[in-house]
Amino acid sequence: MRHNGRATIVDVATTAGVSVTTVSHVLSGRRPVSAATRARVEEVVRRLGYQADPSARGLRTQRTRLLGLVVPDITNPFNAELAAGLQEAALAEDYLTVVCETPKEPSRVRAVMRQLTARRIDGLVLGRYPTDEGVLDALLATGAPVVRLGGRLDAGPGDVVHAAETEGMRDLVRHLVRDRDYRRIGFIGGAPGAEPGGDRHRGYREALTEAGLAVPEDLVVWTDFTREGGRAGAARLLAAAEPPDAIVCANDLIAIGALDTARTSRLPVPGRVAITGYDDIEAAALVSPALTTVLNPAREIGRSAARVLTDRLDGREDGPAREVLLAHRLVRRESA
Amino acid sequence: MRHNGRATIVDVATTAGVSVTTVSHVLSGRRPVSAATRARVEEVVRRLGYQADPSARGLRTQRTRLLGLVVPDITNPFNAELAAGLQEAALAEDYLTVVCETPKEPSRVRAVMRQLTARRIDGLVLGRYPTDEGVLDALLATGAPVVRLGGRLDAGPGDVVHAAETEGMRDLVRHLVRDRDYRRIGFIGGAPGAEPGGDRHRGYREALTEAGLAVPEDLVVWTDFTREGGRAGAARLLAAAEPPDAIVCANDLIAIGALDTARTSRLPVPGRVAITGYDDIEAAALVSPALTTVLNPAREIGRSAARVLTDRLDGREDGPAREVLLAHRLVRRESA
DNA sequence: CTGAAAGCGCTTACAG
DNA sequence: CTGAAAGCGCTTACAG
Repeated sequence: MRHNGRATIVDVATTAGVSVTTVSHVLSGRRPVSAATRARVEEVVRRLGYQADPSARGLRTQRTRLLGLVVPDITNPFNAELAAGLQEAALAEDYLTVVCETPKEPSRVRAVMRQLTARRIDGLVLGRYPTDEGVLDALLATGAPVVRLGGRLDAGPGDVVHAAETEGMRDLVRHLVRDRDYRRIGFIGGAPGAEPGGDRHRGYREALTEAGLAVPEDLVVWTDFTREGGRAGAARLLAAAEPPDAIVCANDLIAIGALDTARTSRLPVPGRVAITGYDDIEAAALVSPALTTVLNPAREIGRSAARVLTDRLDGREDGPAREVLLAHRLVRRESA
Repeated sequence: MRHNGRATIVDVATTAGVSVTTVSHVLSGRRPVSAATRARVEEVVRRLGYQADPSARGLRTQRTRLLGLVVPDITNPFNAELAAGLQEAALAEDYLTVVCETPKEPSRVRAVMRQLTARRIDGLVLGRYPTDEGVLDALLATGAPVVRLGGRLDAGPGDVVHAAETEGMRDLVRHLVRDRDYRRIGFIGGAPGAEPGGDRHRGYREALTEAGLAVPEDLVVWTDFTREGGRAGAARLLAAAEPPDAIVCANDLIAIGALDTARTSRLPVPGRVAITGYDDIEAAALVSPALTTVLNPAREIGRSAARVLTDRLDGREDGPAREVLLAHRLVRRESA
């Protein structure tokens, strides 16, 4: 027994009077061990508080039991919930999750990706990410399974887990057109080259088309998925020659920024202009007027992504790429 | 050169025509290497995209370059900001951060702590944590350095990084008493046995005493650091025989919950009862009326904690425990 | 049902 | 300025 630190598998084997092979098999269950031997080993493990060294195990198995989550902004409550759900479900399968924010500066994005490959993470969950070619290549080249949280199954690598966002946005815009009679409906998107904003944009266009309305291209603007982005985007829309009577925002933060601009401009919401969000983060119900939005089940998406990834990593699933679709729900409040 | 995956240090050594010893020293800089050799090795490293295997390195050095952050609730924007700042500064020193939520059920707290010790994290940042004896023992026994984000330096292990919360709360309560003339000031705390709520509670008491006001013990209640907790706590205070004219909350989420209760009870804020928060999370400015609160620099606290920890881990600091104090600031808005 | 031994990929005393 | 070799703590083919 070493005196300086924690017990090793050799300590356990010596104390229990068996080989390290047997200790290893008791712990992994990968080979039958007699009941008596098993009981003795388990008792020693407990007594010494033995926990296998993850570095030693990792070196041998070439697995780190580390999962990566890449999101642009952990401060966005949607992403925080997502991370919590992922961590929770991953922990249950004995995986640890590392959350990486995509830096604002493109030069640093590559550096963060390098850190993840250097760390040999076993699997990766991509939240909103730059579709920019090349950034992910090194990571994908390692063969680590990937889960994307948006976009079409055939538009990229790996499995996809998400709520039906095209449908969610379609429900929302239908509500604006049918129940509220808005006609000139603008759109503020996040980054145009980023998923999953694309699905939401698609739903917006489809619902308008389906209602026989032309998409007002002069009222479609792109900023980023922040409150600040929403302020700027709304300012541009409201300054249009023929301003919108409703503004559909690609997420709640953008919508909260749009509310700021409406307030500053003294335009009543929804009297003069309706504003809608997406995600239903907690703040959506706190602002005034409370946001009409679509519930996006962040925590459940995180849990589900963890399961998809660990199913592949632990060999419970080896089929072709799958898409997991979670339910959305229109949340009608005061802003539209 | 192996064909199946990434280059190893042997690949680099063979290709460059030197020993692995030399490659290792070029990479670590821990021993002089001739300029010519160094250049050749570096070129090969670049060409093969060599990155040292963290498991192999970890097994040899007995370090994982993994930091842990324990917080009760990553959904609290204060904690999300904190995590982002910690991750950012840790990454710069080549450490990865793992965020663990303390589960609600006490039985699961120990399980999560076990996961962290099993993972051999190098250092630990404790956000709000159960002072409950024993939970941290296994972690501390490993000798990993710890940073606490609250409490007195001598009240626990490790270094402390925080804003001056006692002072922050004192400033806030002084403002209520001197500038606003409130006299009957209640307090809603988070868990009484949890740091850093204790500092805030202390500031509240000190400011009252200093102003010659008795602490109204019937108006001091404890719930937890959530909106739901704030609703319940405020309901109890407002039902008191002699209700408060101002309610000081231990964080913004509690205050937002208290606003809910005031609204439900049709009590104007601050006309009938003033309500204050702490932290200045984004939502504090979004609610109506906007919260008077104290700015707690979450991201900076995270960054600072990372530096304190990595300074110890990488041997740049080996003195006795230190306390790092960051500036707070009173934010006056509408609610008090 | 059990064990001896190889080997994963590094870092670092030891030696020259 | 450089290299040969030990050893960190596991898992798993191989053998009985």
